Order: sequence, then C-alpha cells, then structure tokens
Amino acid sequence: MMASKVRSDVTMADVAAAAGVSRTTVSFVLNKRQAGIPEETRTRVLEAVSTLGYRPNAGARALASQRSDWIGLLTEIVTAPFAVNVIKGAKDRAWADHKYLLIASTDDNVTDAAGLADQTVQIEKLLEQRIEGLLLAATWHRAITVPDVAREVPTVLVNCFDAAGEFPSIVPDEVGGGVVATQRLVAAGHTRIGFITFEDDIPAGQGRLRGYTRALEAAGLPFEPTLVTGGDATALGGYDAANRLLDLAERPTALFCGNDRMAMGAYDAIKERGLSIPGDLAVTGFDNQELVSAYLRPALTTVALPFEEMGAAGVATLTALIQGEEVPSLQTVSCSLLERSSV
Amino acid sequence: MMASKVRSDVTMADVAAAAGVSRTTVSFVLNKRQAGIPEETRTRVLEAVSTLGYRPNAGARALASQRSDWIGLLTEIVTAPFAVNVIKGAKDRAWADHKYLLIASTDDNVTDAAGLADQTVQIEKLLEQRIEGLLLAATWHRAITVPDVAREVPTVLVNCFDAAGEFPSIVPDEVGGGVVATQRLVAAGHTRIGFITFEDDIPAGQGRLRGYTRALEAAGLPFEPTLVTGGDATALGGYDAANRLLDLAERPTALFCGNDRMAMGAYDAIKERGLSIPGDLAVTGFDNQELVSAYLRPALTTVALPFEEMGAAGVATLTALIQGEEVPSLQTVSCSLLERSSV
DNA sequence: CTGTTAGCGCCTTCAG
DNA sequence: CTGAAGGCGCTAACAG
Repeated sequence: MMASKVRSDVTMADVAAAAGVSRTTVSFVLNKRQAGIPEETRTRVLEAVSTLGYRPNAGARALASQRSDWIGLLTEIVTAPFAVNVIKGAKDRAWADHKYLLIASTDDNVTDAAGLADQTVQIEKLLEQRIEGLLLAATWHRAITVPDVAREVPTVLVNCFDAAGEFPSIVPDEVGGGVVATQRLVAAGHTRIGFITFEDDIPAGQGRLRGYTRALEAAGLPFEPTLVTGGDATALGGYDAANRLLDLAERPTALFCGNDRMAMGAYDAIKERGLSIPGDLAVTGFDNQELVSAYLRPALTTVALPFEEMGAAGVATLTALIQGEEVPSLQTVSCSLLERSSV
Repeated sequence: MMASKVRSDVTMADVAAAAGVSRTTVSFVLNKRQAGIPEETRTRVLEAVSTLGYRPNAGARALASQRSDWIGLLTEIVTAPFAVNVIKGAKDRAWADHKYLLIASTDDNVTDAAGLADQTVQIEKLLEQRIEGLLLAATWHRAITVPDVAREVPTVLVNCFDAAGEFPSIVPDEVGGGVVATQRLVAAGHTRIGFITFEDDIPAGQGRLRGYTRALEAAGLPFEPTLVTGGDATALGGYDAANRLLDLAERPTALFCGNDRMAMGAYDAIKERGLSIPGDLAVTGFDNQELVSAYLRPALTTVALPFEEMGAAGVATLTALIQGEEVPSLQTVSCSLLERSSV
C-alpha cells in the first residue's frame, strides 16, 4: 500500500490570479482586515479559494506577521492519564480565541534532573515553533520546578505551582472540595465521619483535611483525631486505613476517603465485614477517576477535580498575560460533588 | 502579575555576524550538512549560538526547505484516557527520526456528523501547519470513518481501521491476547474456564473469543457454550455475567473476563459468595487499565494492549509512506500477559 | 571550504 | 478600494 494523493500546492498568488485580483486583496478578504471590499470581489476570491483548495501556510503567515497564534502545552499526560481533560478545556478555550494548541508531553512526574532535561528539550522544540505562551500542566496538584527556558515566554502553571510563586498558577480548590464531600455526609445525617487521608504531605491531603475539619465545625460537630487516619494513596492504603477505622470501639457511620482509589480499598474492607454501602456505611471519595468511581458497586459519590475548567482558565490567563495584562498570581477553581449511590 | 521576559529575537544573521562568518556557514554547522568545516570555525559558530541564545525558527525553516518535519496525530484521547500511551510511543519514535508530533484531539468517539466535522477542522488546522503525514488514533479498536481531508496527506490508522481498507492500519492482536490469557489459566491447571464476553459485536470481543477457543483447542479442552456468557462492558455487566457462571451446576474454576472493568464486577460476585481469588477462582482480565487492574485486590493478572508499540509502529509506517515506500495495509501488534496475583 | 544570491508564502506599509 | 514592493528567517544551488 502506498501514499496516494500529494498535497496540492496552491499559493495565495494562484488564488489571486484565478480571481483576477492582487495578492493583497486575497489577503484582505481572508483575514477580514479591510472593511470595504466589494461583495462581488469577496465572493470571487472565496470561490477561487475553495475551487483551488487553497490552504493558508501557517508557517509563512507566522513568519510574515510575527504572530504564530500557537500556545504550547506541556503535560505529564502519559503517567496519569485522567488529567487529559485539561487538554480538552485548554483546546476549546484556545480555539474560541483563535489560538491553537501545540501539545508536548513529558514521560515522568519529574523532579529529577533527567526529567527536567526532557522538559527543557520539549519546551525548546515548542519555542522553535514560536509559541506565544506556555502552559505547564501537572497530573497531580503539587509544587514543581519550572525549567529555566520557560522564562523566555509568558508561562502559566495548571494544577501545580512553583515554590517561588514566580509564575501565575491555577489550582483546584481542595479545601472547598473537602467541605462539600463532608457536608454531603453531614446532610445525610451522619455525625461520626471518618476521614482517610494521605500519609504523604501533599497539597491535596492538606486541603481536603482542612475542608473536612471546616465542614465539621460549620455543622457543630466535634473533631475527633481518632477518626482521621492516613495511608498511602492506593487501594491497599485505603483498605488498611478503613479497617483501622472500622475497628474503633465506636465506629464511624460514614467515611470520607482522600481519593477514589482509597475508597476502592475501603469498599473491600466494608464488604468483608458484611456491612453494606450506603446502608451501614456511607462513603465519599475524591478525584472522580471514572474508571474507578463510576464502576464501583455501588457507584461512588465523589468530588470531581475541575481539570477542564483549569485548562480553560489556564488559556484565558495566558492570553491575558500575552497581551500584557495584569493577572492574578494564584487562581483557585472549585471542585464539585458528583452524586452517585454510596451515600 | 505580569509577563516578565520577552523572547529574544536573534536571527541567523546575528549569529553569523557574531562569529564573523556568513549565514550559509552557520546553517551548515547547525544542520551538519557540509562535512569539512574547520573545527575552529565550528566552535566559534556554536559559541555565538549559545551566547546569543539563538533558536532556529521552525516556520522559516519549513518555508525555505519545504519540509516541516511535523507529523500530525489526531486522537480521541479525551474520552478514553487510557490510550494515551499511543502518544508516548509515537512521540518517542518520531523524535528518534527527527520528526515532531503535532497533537490534536477530538471530543468524541465520533461516528456522527458533528464529530466528523470537528475532526475535519482539526485536520485542516494540522494541514495548515504543513504536516507531512497524519496518524489517526482511536481509543478502542474499531472501524472508523476517515474524514476526506485526510487524503491530502499520507495517513495511517492506529488502533482502528477503515471499512474500505483504503488506509494502512495498526491494530492489536486480540486473538493472540485471548490465547495468552486463556493459556495462563490452562497452565495453572484449570480445565473449566469461563469466558465473559461483550454483548456488543466489536473486534475486541470477536478476537478475544476466538483466542479463547483456540487456546482451549490447543490444550485439548472441550469448548462448552454454557461457559461463555456476555454482558455490557462495565463492572455491572461483569458482575451479572460472573453470577450466571457461578450459578452453573458445575461451576468454572477460572474466569477469563473480556476486560478489566468486567473483571472488577466479577471480583465482587466472587467475593460476595465468600469465594477467594485465586484460591477458589482464578481470574484474568484484558486491557490493563491500570487504575483498575493494579489496584484490585488481589491485583489482576491481565493482558496489556500494546498502545505504545502501536504508536511507534504508526510513526514508523507513516515515515515509510512519506518516503514513498510500500507498506503493509494491516499490521497486528501482539498483546502481552501481565502477571499479577489473580491466577 | 565559505560567501552570494535567490526565493519559500505571506503580510504590510505605502501609493495610486 | 486595490496594487506594488519589501521583508520575515531560513535553505539551497552556485560560484569563488
């Protein structure tokens, strides 16, 4: 099997010739730059464009106009696929602004030198394409080290932030998410609510815990340290932590799990004791990793991370930055509750 | 917060001036086109490049050389994130060939008109960047409708195929995967192996079933229709199907589940009966959706779909096609068994 | 081995 | 309202 058709090579000059006008005129009608071009000329040009199958050459346009309309997006997509919605949000918002996304990806959740080097190379490639701005997106909310080259162009951080606070960033409202997850349980009448947190000290853990305590406080419920226990962020970690909570003399009637994977493990612990969800124990998760939460039985009520919105906000912020506007250094996007059947 | 640094604007002429040579010479050392340039000149140029922070302008280069070195990749990544490894494979292979990936994404598993239109627009944008070839990647193995514009440039299909067989395509070896998943169970000594298939008639279902029957045959085991049952491709579908199999008078001692989500449901059905995995029932899945398979308890032995390899094969095939070589119209990439703890 | 000379396809003043 | 002319940054013959 071989390649069939070759790309036509019609240029603007061809269109001009076919329409019997100058290249300037063609450029004007295509870019809607000049107001008063006779309708008749306009349609003649447009017809020539479509019959010849003319397609503007983005590279040439960028060269001449010194504007590429490209925005670069570097993401660690490969390692934590569920964050791809950032791409969707960014892409849609960019298109609406007549900007286009150049997506590059990194292999790793880099903190090490090799990863930084890889990122640098990727960004350089993006820079060679003369992107007007750069979006750096992480798969999980955390502090990152921004490669130096990123400074060559306006840069916005999505789902992450730099320790120095040098770059504008967009992050999820972990605290607010913790509040809604807990409130849902409170609303269902629970007063002894366990919280399974991460043993690692990460922004998600800190924020969600704070949300939990705030919601308790707002509801006039006491905070009991024994109801909070940590584990690693996996199903096994959740299983162990849930068992600890279920072993309590006065065991909780509801569990707020730090993430969906831990909730997956908690389900096992609960079911093993012959307890039912949500009858004996109500459960809420966090992250809405659909592969997990939607297919658990019963389906898990959880809090969705606003990846799509963060992607869109990233582009909007970047666009403003490119135009020299002032932008907030930290934006927080709220997380919403997804009601399913575990409460 | 505002944008800080502006991108420098050093051009090749600047480098030439700084190094005291002509632009041609700079171009030669940068592109390694001319063999015998004095080491001394070379280093002088390279130094100028780095002190000035020169960065080649890809657009200008493409314009002059009529080669963009870009390959377009259109994927439905957003809807089925786990297939992102296609990107990784494609990217790595492309970089090795000094080609770069321009990634675009579609919102939907399109078969409808709106989706096709969206794809068309995306491809056109890619074409304006003068990509030299196009990769169309699907998230699940199936027949797709290729937008007409794709014909303007060499195109290869990844994890999908067109009904007319007009485009070269790369697909997973579902049959082979079905064979290894079944064989693993046979190797563990099982002789009554149930198979949970998809009720929808899709390539994955057909292939995996064929693999199951072949493996049985190769092992000299009888094929019993009652041991094969279908359901929809979700945890619930797997749960129901597993229950049906477990209700059999002479129940199977092993279950090959059509995919990991169904295996997730099967686990529930098994555990509810107080049966243990793999003690009472061994289980294999398919797809290796890590969020599920790695975190199930016990971790699921499953078959991994070769996304990364398919991405790489796609780029390799496309590169050949671009160079006018003959390529096979259908390539099948083998699926490998991932041993965990459920057998 | 290095410099000169043309464009690549498009945009953009500036005249007409 | 439309055309002519120059140039964006780079590559590629072709001389020297």
